[in-house]
Amino acid sequence: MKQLKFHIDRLRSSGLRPTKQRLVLCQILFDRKKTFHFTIEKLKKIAEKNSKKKISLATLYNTVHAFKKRGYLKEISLKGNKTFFDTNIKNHHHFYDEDMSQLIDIENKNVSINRLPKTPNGKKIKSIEVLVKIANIN
Amino acid sequence: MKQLKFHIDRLRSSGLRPTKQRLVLCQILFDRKKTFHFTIEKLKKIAEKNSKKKISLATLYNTVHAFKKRGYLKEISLKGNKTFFDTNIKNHHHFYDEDMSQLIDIENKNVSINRLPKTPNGKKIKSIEVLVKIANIN
DNA sequence: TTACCTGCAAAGAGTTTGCAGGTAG
DNA sequence: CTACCTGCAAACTCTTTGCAGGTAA
Repeated sequence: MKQLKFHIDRLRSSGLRPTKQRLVLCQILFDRKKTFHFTIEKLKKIAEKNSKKKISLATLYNTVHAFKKRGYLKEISLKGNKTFFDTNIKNHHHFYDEDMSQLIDIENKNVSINRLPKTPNGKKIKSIEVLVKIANIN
Repeated sequence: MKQLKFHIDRLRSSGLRPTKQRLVLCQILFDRKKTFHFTIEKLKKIAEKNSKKKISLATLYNTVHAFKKRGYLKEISLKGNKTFFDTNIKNHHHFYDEDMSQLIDIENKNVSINRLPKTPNGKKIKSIEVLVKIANIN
């Protein structure tokens, strides 16, 4: 469990104390090789299954929001009422599979945008996000 | 008011009867040259101001959803709790001004994407949406 | 007349917040 | 000990739905 130190650092640098509940969340979010796309509801289910204990919404929301603010998580622009988060904080894009309601990462280097209109006066570009919606061939 | 016929056609082809309330909404949505980006709340305020009468949420939601289903409106993929709609139903993209919380259309022809990864097996592309987030230069 | 529509209000779904007991430092 | 955290539940926001009286065809 050599990742523990990193989890504690992430929590502290986000202004949070390391607690049992938050370390469970850190394991789910950051002890993985591949990107993880989730909603609060999904994260709650996984955390409760892994730890066999209840975890409160207050803890989930305060932890996830602090990580987002600190830059350890990204919020994804998707229509719908639920908020989606992404553990991949690099600039990147997504396929959204409408049949599976599932996101798939696209690396930044695999998309090239050659032309964009002039940015409005006095404004600068903060990010460019491409969402490619896909569905089953019928 | 030669647009009236078109409004009635739009309503009928969406499976809706033309009523006073819905014609007020049609005027707001379709009697305009430029794209209109809105939330239900914003549309409600404009409709009540224009007609000087209350309009119920039931009417707003059933009308907007029928138009969306029929293809007269598009829903926009944006993070956040409110649902945004767009009267521009052509394929196109957006600037999102983070300081103004405002969307600006980008015509499809003004964006060129030269490379995309292979679409996953058995899937086809339904749409490609580019969201360019902008903010004030400080 | 019949089927649909409207306004109202209640119910749902997701998120946020206040509080009292508990824990990290 | 103090400040912060947790779980619970209440409150909030946005959206959806049920209902009774009203309207289009």
